[in-house]
Parts: sequence; C-alpha cells; structure tokens
Amino acid sequence: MADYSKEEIKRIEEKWRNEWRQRGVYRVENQSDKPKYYVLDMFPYPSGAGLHVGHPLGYIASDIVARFKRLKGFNVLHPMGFDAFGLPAEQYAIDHGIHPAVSTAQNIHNFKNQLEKIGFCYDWSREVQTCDPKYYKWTQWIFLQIFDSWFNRAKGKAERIDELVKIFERNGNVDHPFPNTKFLVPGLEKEVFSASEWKSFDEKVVQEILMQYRLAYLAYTDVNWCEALGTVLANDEVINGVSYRGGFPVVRKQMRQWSLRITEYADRLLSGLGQIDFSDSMKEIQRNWIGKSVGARITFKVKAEAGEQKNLVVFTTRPDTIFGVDFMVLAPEHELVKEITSETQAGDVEKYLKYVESRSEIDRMAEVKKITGAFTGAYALNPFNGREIPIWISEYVLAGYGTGAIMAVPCGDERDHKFAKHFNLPITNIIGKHYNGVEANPTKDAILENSDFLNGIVMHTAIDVVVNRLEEEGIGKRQVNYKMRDAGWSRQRYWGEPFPVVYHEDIPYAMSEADLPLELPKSNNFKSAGNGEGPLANLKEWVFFEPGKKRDTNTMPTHAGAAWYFLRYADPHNDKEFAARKALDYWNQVDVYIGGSEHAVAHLLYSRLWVKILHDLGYLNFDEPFKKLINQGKITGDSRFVYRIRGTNKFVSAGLKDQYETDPLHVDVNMVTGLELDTEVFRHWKPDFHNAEFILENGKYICGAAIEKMSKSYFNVVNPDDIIENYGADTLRMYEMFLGPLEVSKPWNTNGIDGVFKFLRRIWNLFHTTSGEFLVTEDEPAPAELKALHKALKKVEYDIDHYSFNTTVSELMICSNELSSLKCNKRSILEPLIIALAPYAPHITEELWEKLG
RNA sequence: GCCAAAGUGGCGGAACUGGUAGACGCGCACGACUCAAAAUCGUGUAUCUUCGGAUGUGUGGGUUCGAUUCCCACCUUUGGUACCA
Repeated sequence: MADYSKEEIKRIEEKWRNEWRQRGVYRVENQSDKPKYYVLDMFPYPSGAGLHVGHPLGYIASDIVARFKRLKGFNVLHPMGFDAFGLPAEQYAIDHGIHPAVSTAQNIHNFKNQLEKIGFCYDWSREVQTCDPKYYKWTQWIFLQIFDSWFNRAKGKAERIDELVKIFERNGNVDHPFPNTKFLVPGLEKEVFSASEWKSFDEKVVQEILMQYRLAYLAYTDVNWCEALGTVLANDEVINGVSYRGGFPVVRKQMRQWSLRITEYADRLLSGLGQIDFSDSMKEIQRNWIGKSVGARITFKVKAEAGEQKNLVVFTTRPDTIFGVDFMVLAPEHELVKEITSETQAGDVEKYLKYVESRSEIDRMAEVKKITGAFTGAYALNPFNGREIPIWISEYVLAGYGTGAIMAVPCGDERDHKFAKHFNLPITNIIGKHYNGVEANPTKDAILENSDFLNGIVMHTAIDVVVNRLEEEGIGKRQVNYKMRDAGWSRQRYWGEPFPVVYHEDIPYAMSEADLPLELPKSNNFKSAGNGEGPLANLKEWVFFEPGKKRDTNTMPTHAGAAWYFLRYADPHNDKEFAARKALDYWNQVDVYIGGSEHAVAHLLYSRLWVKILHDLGYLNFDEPFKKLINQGKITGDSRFVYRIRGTNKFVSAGLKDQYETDPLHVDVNMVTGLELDTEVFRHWKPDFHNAEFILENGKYICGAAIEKMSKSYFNVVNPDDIIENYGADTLRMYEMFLGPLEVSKPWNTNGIDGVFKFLRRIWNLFHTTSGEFLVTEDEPAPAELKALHKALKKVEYDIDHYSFNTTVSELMICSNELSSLKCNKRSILEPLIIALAPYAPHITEELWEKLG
C-alpha cells in the first residue's frame, strides 16, 4: 500500500528515531567481548546560527563508519558533545543582554534537535558540555596537574614538581638550568644555584624559581592585545596583525599571563607525527608551525673601545658561511643596542628606534619588504680571523626568535643581500661562481672560497667542521631552535573556565581538589574591567573572597575544554576522576577522528600536548590521542547577487549590468531557481524592495553567482532541515556522501539530489509490487543477481577502509539498477543488500528489515 | 616569496600497484504512458568527422610496448605560512 512518498518517509524516519531513542540502542558499555572501536567527531561550537548543510558532512561520514563497525562486530564508542565556552556567546551577551549560559543552552538545544533529525547513532548518554561545572571541574584539575609539573629534559618527559624540589635540595639546579633564561627571578642574582643556596631562599624566591620550570606558568609575556575585544589572543587567533574574529587591530603588550610550556614538547610533538595517520599536508602544517631548525649559537666579541668586554651571541643555521659574514644585525629591542652604540651614531640609532616604536604590527606586516636600519658604530670580531664586522640594527631581525641577533651573509641570504645593497655594504663572495652579484644564493652545494680553513670544502659538510671547531674552542655550540612559542593560556573574558588558583602575596597556589570546581560566578557584567583586566575583575567580592587572598580574574581559552574532551567520553559521569583508568585503558586512542583542517595548529596541538603530559604523569597508557585523522572538506555556499543601479531602486539582470553603474547585493539563495530570481518573492523580502523595478533579459531576471563560505550574512545558507523536509534524512545522508570525496571542499548545490532520491525509491520498490504491497520471495537467486550483489558488497567493504563514500553510493546505485531491471525480489539477495546499505540510509533499511521479519 | 595539495565532458565526479578514459548521478535529446503537462519508465549523450576514422585527462617535453597515473619545466586554482637567520 505504501509508496516511498514524502509522507511515508516522514512516518518511517520519525518512527525509527523514536524507537532508537526509547530502546537506547546506541548506548554503549565500557566493557565487551567485542573489540573496541572509537569514532569521534570534532564537537561543534553551538553557534546561534544553527546547523547548515556543511556541518553534517563529517558527522555523516563518521556515523557511517560507526554503524559499519558496529555491524562488523565491534563495540563502538561514538559520542557527541559541545564546545560551549567561547567568545561569540559573550559577544552576543554584550550586544543583546542575554546571558551566555542562557543563549548557549538554547543553541545546544537547537543543535541537538537538528542533529537528531539526521539519524545519527550517537550515544547521547555520554554527551559532554565544556561549560558544565561537572565537566570543567576536570579541565581545572588537569590544568593543576600541568601546573604541578615540569619537563625533565634529561628524561624527555614531564615529572611532578616535588621531584624537582628534591633535586634542588640535593644538587641545586646545576643539572637542570632554567628552561628560559629570559625570565629572571627577582632577588636571584645568578642562573645557577647550589643545594645550600636553595635551602636559604625564602618562600617568594622558591615559588618564583619553581614558576620558571612549571609546565603551566605565570609570567610577564608579550601578548597580542586586542583593544576592541578587550582581550589577549593566541598567535593562531591573529591573522595578518588583526584579530581572527572581527578583524580588529592587535598590538604587542606586556602582561602577566598564564602560559603552557608547549615548547618543551616541540620535539615529541614532531616525532609523534611519525606514529599517527594524519594527512601529509596536516603533518606539514604542524611541522611548519613547530618550525624546528638545527644550527649553532656563535659568540662574537664586540670590539672594545673602553671598559668591559661585551659578547654578541647569534643563532645561525649556516655556520659554514662564517667567513662570509659582512655585518651583524640586532633586533631594535636587543639589550646590547644601548650599550654598544657609539657617540657619533647615537643620533641615528635614537631616530631609528623612535621610528620602529611608531610602527604598528599592521604596518610591519604590510611593508615586510621595506628595508630599514641603522648603524650602531660598533664592530664585532669574527671569532676565527678577528675581522672587524660592523653592527647594525634593523626590524627584519626579530627579538623573539633565536638570540635576537644574526650574522649577516649577503652572498648567501636574500634579506642580508638586499640589506647590504640598500646600505651599500661590501659583499664577500665565499661561493665563487654560485654568486652572480645580483642575487643571493642559499645553496649548500658550493665549494667554499675565501674561507680560511674551510676553503675547498663543500658547504653541507663544512657545517659540521665549523661546529666542531666552535665547540672545541668554546666560541659556540650546536643549537636547535623552534618557531613555536609557548601557548598563552589567559583570556580576559567571562565565558570560560576560571583558573583554579588562589594568590597569596602575589604568588599563585593551586586550589585543593576538594574545592573544585571553582565555579564561574554569576554575573551580568561582561564589559572588561579596564587596564587589561577581564570582566571577572568587576566582581570584587568574588576576587577578594578572603582577606589576603585573591583569585585570578582571567579565564582559560576555549582550547582548554577541547584539549581533553575525547578522554571524558570514556567515563563522562565520573565525579571522582577525570575518567576511570579502566575506561581510559579500554577505549584508549581515538581510532578515527573526523573534523575540519582549520584546527591543525591550535586544537590538534593542544590535545596532543595534554595527552602527552597526562601520559607522562601516569594517567594514560598512550601518548597520542588520535590514531587517524580525516579532514572533511568544507561545503561552501553558492551565493546569488542582484545588481542595483546606483542611487535607484532598479535592478538590472546580470547580462545587462555592464551598461549601468551598479552595486551587487546578496540575495537569499532560496528565492532563486538556478540563476533566475523570483521577483515577486524578492519584492516581499524586505520593505525596501517593495517597489523594486527590474530590467529583464528575455523576460527573466538572471542573478550573478559566486562561491563563498556559507554564512548568514551572504544569504547562501542551506538548512539541512529543509532538505530533510523534502527528501528525508536518508537522502540527505547519501547525497552529502555522493557529492564528492569527503576530503575535498565543494560548493553546495542540490542539482543531483533527485538521483539519490530515486535510488532509494528504487530500493524501496524492489521490496514492493507496483501496487505497493510488500512482496519478497524465498526463491533461489540467479547468477546475474548474485553477481550484481557481490560486486556491490565488495566495493562497500573496500571503500569504507579508504573513506571513499562517494564511490560506494555509485556502486549501490549500479546494483539497484541491475536488480531492478532483473525484477529481483528475492530475500537471499535483498537481505544482504540492505545490510550493506544500512550505515548510509539507516531509516529505510530498518523499516525494510522489520518487514522482512 | 616559501611549503603542501589539486587541475579529467555542459556540471558533480569515477578509473584499486602504469593496462579498454569518462563508471555513477545531474543536465540535455529522443521515445513510451497521457487529451495535455508534471511525475515515472526506456534509449542515447567526450569532441571533431569527408562516417573510413582522427583527437582527447591544464600547457610543453621525457621514460615506457603502453601514461589521467611515473619524471622535468611552466601555467592556474585552493589551503597553510609570513622577514624564524
């Protein structure tokens, strides 16, 4: 009786969703005889805009994998949750006066409703929300574990801070020098102290020293300060000198901030890439971000005019070019600048420093190629032959990298070369014919000339020769540098995890576990408290909760909650531990993680870091969180434009727009069919357009088109609910997979959706007579039928391992076509077919399965 | 600039390790059903062609009996990055 009609689809899909929910069929236990499999989606930030058709792409893929593995006999963990702390909710609160907790809860509710309709097999009993105190209690707890540890370089792993205290009590810090010599401890004269000195230090000095070692530490650091947002941003939240969100200017500012010492893990984060299955480009992005470079630190003596001897230390990856050094360059902020500048050059240097100070980050970014600098009047001496080398200062040398000073080799380095040409400095050629006098040549294959004891040696072998000599003579040593900085972990924001520490005499102490969570206090004031302090600083009673004690007024970044949520899913309701060890050991690493590539440098690095630290401290038996990562492509929007003739309410069709002076306006894609605008609907869209006039071509108004990101403000958002309303969730799921390879970005269009819908109907019709009666026979299968079936089954199995879902859909279509033309309605063929189809189209297959009995 | 990935019909895209290029779907054309239309079903559909064939996977070369696939150079697009010594 039943057709695969709109009404029938709605009935079937609702029926099964209710059934699944009521019977709790997707609830999974933490123990089983079956092998485990963990399929994870990057949990979404619940924005107010709701879900668009781009969001479910990855979720559908992971759902197919989860359902497939379950059918294959695995105990599958497939959870979902919400990354619910964050800036947009707070910005929304400022703009609309709605508390972030309220808008976030509302948004999560909407997201869940939308997700529910797509028929995912999530175990919702394991849902996590990062803004839930029961959850962030453990975010805070993990933060305290990080605070309570240091990185033992000798062992290459994190240890408890009391281990370090024991070492100091025995030997002082001779074997474990300060990780970063730039942060000096007030009241401590030298960088090395003995055991007896350690015991003589007062509490303040002791705590300051330990702070220099902690993996979560407080320090005055240069941060990216965004005045408009009133907060500090991480490096990855700043793009071209403006904020990632909003595009506001960002300046450098010194503030006392929490940081995570991720730099200590640079090498392990790098080598760990070898054990995990991420795409090559993803690994490359992480490698570039970490930016390891191997070279040497070389000490040049500064030619003394009078007084004490000064040294200038540089970092270089090319020690082999030491005899080609024609000048030195210091960063303008370098501490030596003031000490070495000669009287005659003082004016020039002063002027240049003023100029540098006047330049904003954006100016510097915009004029990267502009060559500026000033001569200090001082000279350095080449450590091998004593040649006098002029010392310059210039912006192109960055204070924050290496030693903030370089040895410049113009014949081999492009920037040095341009600098030399610009200021007319002599250029020594050490690479013979490889240098043409016009352009620097960074080759490592040249045979060295004009290079003293290196003459006649090929450059790449000369590197070792020089470094050995430097080390022998005590003028330099091997050194590895990283581009990656420690991760700023404080945000001057309300809607985040408060830091679980209490300040006493300005020293932060960890709160005890029993007092966690430190709940975010209720407040309706989200404005920053001024001078760099966040909104929490407005709550005096909360901040100064006891005489002599003070809380931190910052909150953690969104990355904090997201850095470990995949661990919580193993045991989400535990209130004694962040997750029971047994559950963690059982579910272990995420087998497949599906999400966008935009998280390459932030979320994925922080997650890897937290897991490594927890592993080192003995809480986990694995040290990489994600075995395999798949990056689904973005689904972009296909925008439509109308062209308004400037200063009028007349709109001209795209083909004729060049005859007028026009401004393009986005129009809602839902009022355009193909490229043709429904002018009546357009007139009613906004009051402004009520009296709009149109200049048509061939009786039609043709719109312009562009592929852009899907966004409310471009009116190009397609809501999955509308697709489900018209075709059902099964068609949406299959169509999103059919659209193309999972990992490729592609524009959304519904051009092909009918084909997918027809396929499902054909499947339905195989089980039904033309009059709609359910009819399946017990007849023996024919060879042609078996061949069609097994060809498809083979493809389904093969493709799932290659995440090639689009070709599976094609293959299933071929199979259904063949069976349809063979008029096959035999149980022995149809039963295996719908099992293979089940992960893709769970509703229709459940229905047919039930009818099969 | 540097790093990475990718360029295949009118469109989205197939082609597993070098072996019949264009699967599957859309679109289009024709046909069936219909008074008609829609829907549905069927057939055809890379390009050129003197109907023999010829040419075709961004461009130009190369390796090979054979190349969408491997190598070199270039062009274009997308993503990452931004003076990192």
